[in-house]
Amino acid sequence: MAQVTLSDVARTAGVSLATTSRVLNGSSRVPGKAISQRVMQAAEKLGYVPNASAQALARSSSGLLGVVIQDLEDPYFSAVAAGFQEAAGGQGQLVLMAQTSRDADLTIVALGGLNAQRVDGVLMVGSLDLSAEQRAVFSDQLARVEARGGQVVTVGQSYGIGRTVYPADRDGGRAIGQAAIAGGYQRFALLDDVTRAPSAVDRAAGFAAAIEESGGRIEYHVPAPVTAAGGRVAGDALVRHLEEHPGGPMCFFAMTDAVAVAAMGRALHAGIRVPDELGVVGFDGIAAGRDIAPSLTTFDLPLRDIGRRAFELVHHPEDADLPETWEVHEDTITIPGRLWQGGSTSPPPT
Amino acid sequence: MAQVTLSDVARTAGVSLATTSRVLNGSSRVPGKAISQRVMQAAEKLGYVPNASAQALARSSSGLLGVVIQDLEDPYFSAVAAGFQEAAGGQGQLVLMAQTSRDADLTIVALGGLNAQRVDGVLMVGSLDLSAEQRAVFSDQLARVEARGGQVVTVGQSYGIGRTVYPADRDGGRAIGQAAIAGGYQRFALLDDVTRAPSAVDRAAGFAAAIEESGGRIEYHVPAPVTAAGGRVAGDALVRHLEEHPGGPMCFFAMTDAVAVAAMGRALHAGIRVPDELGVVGFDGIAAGRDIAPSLTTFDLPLRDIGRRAFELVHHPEDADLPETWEVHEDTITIPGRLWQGGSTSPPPT
DNA sequence: GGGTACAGTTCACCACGAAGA
DNA sequence: GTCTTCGTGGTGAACTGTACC
Repeated sequence: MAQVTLSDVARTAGVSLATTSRVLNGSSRVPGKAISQRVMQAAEKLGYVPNASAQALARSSSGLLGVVIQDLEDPYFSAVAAGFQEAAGGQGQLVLMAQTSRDADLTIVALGGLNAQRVDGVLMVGSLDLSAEQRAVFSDQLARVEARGGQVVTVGQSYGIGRTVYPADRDGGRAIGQAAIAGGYQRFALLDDVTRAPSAVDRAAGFAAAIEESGGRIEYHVPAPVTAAGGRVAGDALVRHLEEHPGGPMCFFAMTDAVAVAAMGRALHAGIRVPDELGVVGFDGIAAGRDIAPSLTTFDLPLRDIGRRAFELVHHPEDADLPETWEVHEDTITIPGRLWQGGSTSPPPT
Repeated sequence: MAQVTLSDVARTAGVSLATTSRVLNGSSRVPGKAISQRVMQAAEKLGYVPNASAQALARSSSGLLGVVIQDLEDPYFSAVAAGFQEAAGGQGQLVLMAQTSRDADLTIVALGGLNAQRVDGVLMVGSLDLSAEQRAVFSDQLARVEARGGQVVTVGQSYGIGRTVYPADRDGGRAIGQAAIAGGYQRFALLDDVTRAPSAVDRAAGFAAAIEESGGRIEYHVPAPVTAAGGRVAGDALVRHLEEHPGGPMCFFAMTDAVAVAAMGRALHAGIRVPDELGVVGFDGIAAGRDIAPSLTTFDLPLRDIGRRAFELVHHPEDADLPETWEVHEDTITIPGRLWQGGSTSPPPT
């Protein structure tokens, strides 16, 4: 059974193509009531569904939005993606989503695909350590979107194109560090992100600054990737480290909640007491961090809301309304977070 | 700057449109070496990117795959989606993803959108309690995909179209129930899914059967939706119930891990000892269930792998290779899981 | 309300010269 | 040497809608 086309409907309704198009696909000109009726009935009867590709070609606009994230299974990305999808679904907007597995080449392929689809806008989430050439290719691909009149929004890293949403990585890292110190910890460990993702680098810098300001020292850099799997590796490494270097409670900054949850789990399973022997702090504020026991001390970001607002920014930037607390400065939007004191670190003295 | 079209490339290279098309978009006929060179150089120089909409129109195939899930933030869906995306990305396939928030009307809109895009296949994940009309509309939308020659795969619920992948819901529920009994529990609670999602109903039925066979009785049906938020509600309700009805350890089957993690968290935070006072069992085998402490007893499903295989099933069903343990019976594929004994329930006596 | 020129590709078909019979 | 076959590249008609006149 061949697809039903607009001309089929036109023929059945006994009117012209033009009129049929006007009736069925919201034109400014709406034909007479009687004719509209007839057309709609014919469409209904035949089961007409407009061909989005043909519409895209004729309108030279695809009506599609693109989202590029690194890993859907990571709660950080899935929360942002869920917010975006939620907002998009409310507007009947379809989303082309690409997962890159933190691989620059896959990202480039994905962006190329989105450009081939002539998406009307792109949201790109996550940061990546890139060579100069890779950065240039990213920028070039994003520039194409913009050249076409599409909106570009990136979260966590800027490519010089469109607007960039920055979680307060550095400040958050600092807040986390101060909380750790307030909790009485004097020994510190930090995830050493082997992939050198820029936002992780910033978080680490903020944390390290806070520690150093207070005269403390990062005793152990735990080499592991910023993923849940990396968190397990880090957790095991921490357990060994604590065994080999006894001497009071240590606080570990895991860089992200996903890492923190996994690392803390390994430590707990190894019999280490949290927060007494090991304090654990994360970053992001994923839902699971609140649900587990002890709950995770973290720097809480409105992840799902970031996704929702990002949709507005991509879809109709002119009347996107952002919370007042989001600092807009030219093409940069800084998102505040707030420290969330959980049970995974000793509380500050009251 | 207008988009570069194939004719621009053709003109620059001094050859015809057809030849250009043959060179740039993998046709069976490959032109001579010299000409190919020239065309590719021209395309490169002009920065040509094929217009996917035009290609879709001409080929009458969009090259797009659709995925419909309920909630990206739920680890069950995000794991399956991640697997699908992972496989798709490896083939350079772009995925249209729609999130329905467990709403039948949104689902219908999403399926309509995917049909308008003329997707080459659809994966639909999750089950929903539907009225007869809604079911009919779902089936109709999926039938259109199939009529077009596209593949339809549904996970967790069948609409009579395409192939359906069933996690072993009933058997899993039974296994979970038996594990609870083996752990020595004699009081049982069960999430009472207010949304009546079919797969939750099956899980509950399996669990209840196991309990009844052993002469036990479900003492408390905790009314809450099958979401993390529902898990928190359920956790609080359980805490109250245990306070009001003391009398030995109780085991709670949460229907999904997402619910279990949240419910267990509330109980632990309320000071209830797990597994001594309250045992908690989930279903699905999400990664977080292993990371938390105590780890979650659950019925482990290969979620990410389900997503990966689903991609094959949707993309090239003829040579999709499925694990031998997956039982294929006509259009139904049953996926075995296995009990994973965690610390959230008392272990069976050795 | 109706004709019709696009939008950017693909594809079936055609013409042409070279090679083999 | 004429006739068929083959490998090439080109022509024009789809494909399905939109929007201008």
